Amino acid sequence: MSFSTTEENYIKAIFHLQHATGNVTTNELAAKLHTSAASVTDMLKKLKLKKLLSYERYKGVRLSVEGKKLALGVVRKHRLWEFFLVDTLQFGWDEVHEVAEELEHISSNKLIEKLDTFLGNPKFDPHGDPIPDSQGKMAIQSQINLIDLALNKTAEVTGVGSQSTELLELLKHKQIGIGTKLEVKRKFSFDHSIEIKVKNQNLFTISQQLAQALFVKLAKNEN
Amino acid sequence: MSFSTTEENYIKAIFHLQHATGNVTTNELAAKLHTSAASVTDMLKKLKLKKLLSYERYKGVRLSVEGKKLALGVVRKHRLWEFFLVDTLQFGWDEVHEVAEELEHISSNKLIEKLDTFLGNPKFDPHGDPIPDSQGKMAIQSQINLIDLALNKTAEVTGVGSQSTELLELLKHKQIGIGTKLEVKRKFSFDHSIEIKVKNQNLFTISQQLAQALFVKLAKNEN
DNA sequence: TTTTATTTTTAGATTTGTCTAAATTTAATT
DNA sequence: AATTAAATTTAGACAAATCTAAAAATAAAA
Repeated sequence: MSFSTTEENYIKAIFHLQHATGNVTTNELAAKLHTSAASVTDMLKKLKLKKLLSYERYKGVRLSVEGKKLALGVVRKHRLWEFFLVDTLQFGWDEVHEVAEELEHISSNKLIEKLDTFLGNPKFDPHGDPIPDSQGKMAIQSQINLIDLALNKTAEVTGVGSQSTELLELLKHKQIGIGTKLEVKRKFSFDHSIEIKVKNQNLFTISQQLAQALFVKLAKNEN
Repeated sequence: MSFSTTEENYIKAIFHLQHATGNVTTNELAAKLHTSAASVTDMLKKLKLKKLLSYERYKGVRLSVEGKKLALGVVRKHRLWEFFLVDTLQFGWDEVHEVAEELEHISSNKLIEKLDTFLGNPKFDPHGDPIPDSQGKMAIQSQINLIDLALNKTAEVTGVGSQSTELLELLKHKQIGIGTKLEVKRKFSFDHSIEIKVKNQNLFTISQQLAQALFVKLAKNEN
């Protein structure tokens, strides 16, 4: 079964609003989608018929298993395309969202699997959000993006944004790998580069792109 | 001004049907777009209002300067995406058309310019069709694709399908460049590889992919 | 627990792109 | 030139997604 761009956007919006408990309300959805409550009601009736969600009038809405699967598929596409735009095409990470909103509705599954492979099966997008795999599973985010690490807190590298050979080459050269302990000493707002201290190495700066490709967790005594 | 996917598809279809002289007829368009003649008439009236074409009832249709510009933009996107799918994501060149039909309607201009740069400003798509540049200009195709060169005709390499480092690396290794004279000695239908003879080299075979990335013109006495 | 306010749904219209069937125009034949 | 055939356009309707305004249900306040 296939779905329209509009239907996919509704399902995605519900997914993002559906925090743990409670149903998503009509008004919340209308606000998120910049449309009227009446339009939302109409669409919810339609999506209920397609078994993507459970909905009773005046009671709000909740995704079904099917609906969640569809939502994760769209989120996967969105985040993979964002990664592609930043990593491969050199977009700034702050200018990719709009474009990814369009690209996420391209239907070919083969395309998205080949893109995933080409990118090196990245686990996190350029904003640090986890990318669902083809089964809809996402890495858990106890880790934070190095770019968000506070100054002078010792942290340990726990993951990299992708498996691309280019990234691995650079990490090897900088002598950074999983388990490396480091601290951020300065942040430069001009280009968002950061100065870090790695044990047994002198202070050095790394680019925004590299920092965003690194995920860390705080050392135990730093929390 | 921006246009719907449907509008872009009509303009593109007219562009492809509009061979030199004569106007494109309603029925031709209906056949090409797998729709009814009545629907075509409706849409032509709308596109005329948007000044994308000149149209008089019963007289057929012809793109305006504006319309041609739009068509070339869509064709550019289509062929760049095809190139990307084959060259970067390793799709077979026979399975990319459908996907490119969707991708060509992604609106971001910045995306397409960055994609063009990333791909090395290719001049021809994987089928050998010329890719319009950002001004709408296309390389002239006095050249033909090596894969279409007849047996035992001497020809000279005039262009390559892209500027990608991978292709250039391979060409260097095979000692093939612009100006190289060669003849095709055999064609193998199993994998569409071809056996060629280059001056001062032994016979050797090259893959379909490589042959498709090479454009040649016949030597003067061979025409 | 009534009354009031808020949220949500229904009713009826609108736009885009499509359709079928009937009417009209152009082209082809006798 | 008159008639038949083919191509094209009009008329009227439909599905998807949206809207505004009015009605109904729920939640909050007096």
